[in-house]
Amino acid sequence: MILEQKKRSITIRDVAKNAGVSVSTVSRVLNGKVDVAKETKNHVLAVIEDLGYSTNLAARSMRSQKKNLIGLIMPDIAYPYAIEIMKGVNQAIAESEFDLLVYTSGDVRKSGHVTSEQKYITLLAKSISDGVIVVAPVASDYQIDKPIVSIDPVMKNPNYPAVHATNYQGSVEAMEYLIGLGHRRIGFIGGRVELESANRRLSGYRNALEKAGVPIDENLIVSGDYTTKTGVEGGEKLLLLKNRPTAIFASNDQMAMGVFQIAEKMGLNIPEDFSLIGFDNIPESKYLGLTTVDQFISQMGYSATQMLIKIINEVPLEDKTYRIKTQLVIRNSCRKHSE
Amino acid sequence: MILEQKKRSITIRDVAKNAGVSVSTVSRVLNGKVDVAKETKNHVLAVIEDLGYSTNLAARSMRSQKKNLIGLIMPDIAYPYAIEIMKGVNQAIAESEFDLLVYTSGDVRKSGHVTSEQKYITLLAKSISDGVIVVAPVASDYQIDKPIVSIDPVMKNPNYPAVHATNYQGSVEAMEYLIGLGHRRIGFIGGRVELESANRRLSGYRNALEKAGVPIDENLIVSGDYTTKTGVEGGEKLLLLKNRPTAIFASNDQMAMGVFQIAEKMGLNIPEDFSLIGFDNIPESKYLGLTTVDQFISQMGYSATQMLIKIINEVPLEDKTYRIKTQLVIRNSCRKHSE
DNA sequence: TACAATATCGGTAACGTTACCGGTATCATT
DNA sequence: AATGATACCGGTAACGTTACCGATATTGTA
Repeated sequence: MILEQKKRSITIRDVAKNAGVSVSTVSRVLNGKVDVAKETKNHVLAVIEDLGYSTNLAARSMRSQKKNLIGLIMPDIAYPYAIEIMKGVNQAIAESEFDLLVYTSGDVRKSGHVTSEQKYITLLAKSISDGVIVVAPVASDYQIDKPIVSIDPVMKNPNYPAVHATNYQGSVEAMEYLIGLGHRRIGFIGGRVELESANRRLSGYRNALEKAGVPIDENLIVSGDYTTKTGVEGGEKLLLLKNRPTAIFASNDQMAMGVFQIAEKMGLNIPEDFSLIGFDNIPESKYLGLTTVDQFISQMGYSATQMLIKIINEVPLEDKTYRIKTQLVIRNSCRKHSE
Repeated sequence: MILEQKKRSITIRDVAKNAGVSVSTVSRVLNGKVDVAKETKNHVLAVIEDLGYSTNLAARSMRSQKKNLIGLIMPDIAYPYAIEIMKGVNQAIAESEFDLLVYTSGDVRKSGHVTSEQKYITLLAKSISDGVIVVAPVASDYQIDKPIVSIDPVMKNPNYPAVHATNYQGSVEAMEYLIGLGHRRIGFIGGRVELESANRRLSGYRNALEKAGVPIDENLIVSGDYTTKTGVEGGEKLLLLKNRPTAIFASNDQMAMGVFQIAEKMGLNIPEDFSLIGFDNIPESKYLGLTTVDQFISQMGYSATQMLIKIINEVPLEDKTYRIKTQLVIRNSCRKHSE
């Protein structure tokens, strides 16, 4: 009852016929080519407007090279990190001649493993866009002929241009802050191990302790995967230790939120009972008063997009990886520890 | 330097050649058609895997009808409301056989007016998807042959299936709550006038006052457009009134956030100096302790998607519009007003 | 005036895929 | 053994667009 008007949609041929010119001419008008008389151009434009014609993306993509479209591929779009990335990408897109196509299969189960990711990337890249941005990709090699820029990539991927934060440095800063406050027993909740970011942050944790002459207690290091759920679990594990840590460093804010939750459930107050620090500085952290390391997520999206656009337009890149400097944001989830 | 391998990408023809079958057969395998022998199917599949082939979306879209792709069109993706919608859509997509393509031009200047919106909708719809969801659309008529579902549509659009909240009812509830607390001078900050939601909420405001026997002071009604900025402006205007309102009803949470900002700047406390109520219940509101009307935004996205899928699959709809019941969420931005 | 240069256009061949139709084999049935 | 049904496959024609080349009209130049 909705699909009653099954009529063929208006094509470039209809426009041509109505305007009394050839399809080629209409195509030239559409693509802003120079060799078309001003009058014909205007006339064709008028007919286009009149008929309500709009070009078929698929057909155009198939035939021509430049598509003016950038693809953004994310496993999931419904968590703060992803959203921040999108904001940045969005802004860069707004300033450019490109449009954005965000592609997701909506579920990690559908897209979280290598083959699906591959599928979507090749799909988008081959078909329809000039290049793609991949967020926290799992695979390390894609056999496609379009430019790819990755954000927060896996460890073993030095091939593709990428943007990431100074994860190690940021982690060290966070630790030095906690150590400076007098903490010695500091718990650590790790992130997705296959990602470079997770490893760098862990290294920062270890090295900072070492540098301060604090022996590392492996019981204080628990694993997570950057989700709230594992934050809850990791937090619980740490807080249930007989010799409870006086501070917890959650390697991203999402997991820190999980720690907040479990702390409340256990009747513990932050920062009275223990200090908590995160990583990312997602918007929620502000409201929670979480001290964290800002990695300027949206700027990562912004820079990645700019990088990709440069590659597409074949302007040379100074560097294949773009590093964003992190910054410690002190709120009120940490306090001095004496004794 | 990145694009060195300009080699033509692998097509269905290559697969056919390598597998020693015809293109038709490969196509059938690709589309899971029945009339192909199990052995050939497996063989072709192996070759596909081997060659790293993936189907060209554009070409497929051009030729076939079903694309298993749903388009979501938003003027901007970087504000909480949009994000919530996406979460809901995302979930429905995850449960379906469809994939999601979010389309945005990243900037209201690029896409906020009718013609651009038209352009994108037709582009997406005609080209590549089975149907589209449009959020807070400006136009009221699109001449395309694909199903459209709109969320929070314009007033004068009874043609397309749509989902929206019980805006009027929600607004009345909010007002009755304030009135019940003893407020009589209640300021109102309106939303985008072309949208049905904005008008409904205003009606609720007026009627609730009327019903309570409170004469309406037009000075207490200021306009906005659902953005934080206009929340600040509207809030300032109201708070600067010689006879300041004792409560403000911002017709969405984003504007309420603006009121928070201006209040802080003016040195006024909420709810000590005046009460504030919003509409939407975006995640931020929780952290701000904002009392508001929950319109279950993500569920709107979810329902719209389900509706669209039904239409695509030609299962009949009970109703062309789906209404989501709002619910008052009491936090601590309102307090009793006596005297 | 004659010729070259330029501006403007049209025709045709792709792009990679699927729909459609028809053609073989193979098998069961009588 | 002949016939019909069925399973499987291949060839061809589109889908709507742009790239490419060549054709014509117009203008400029000597």
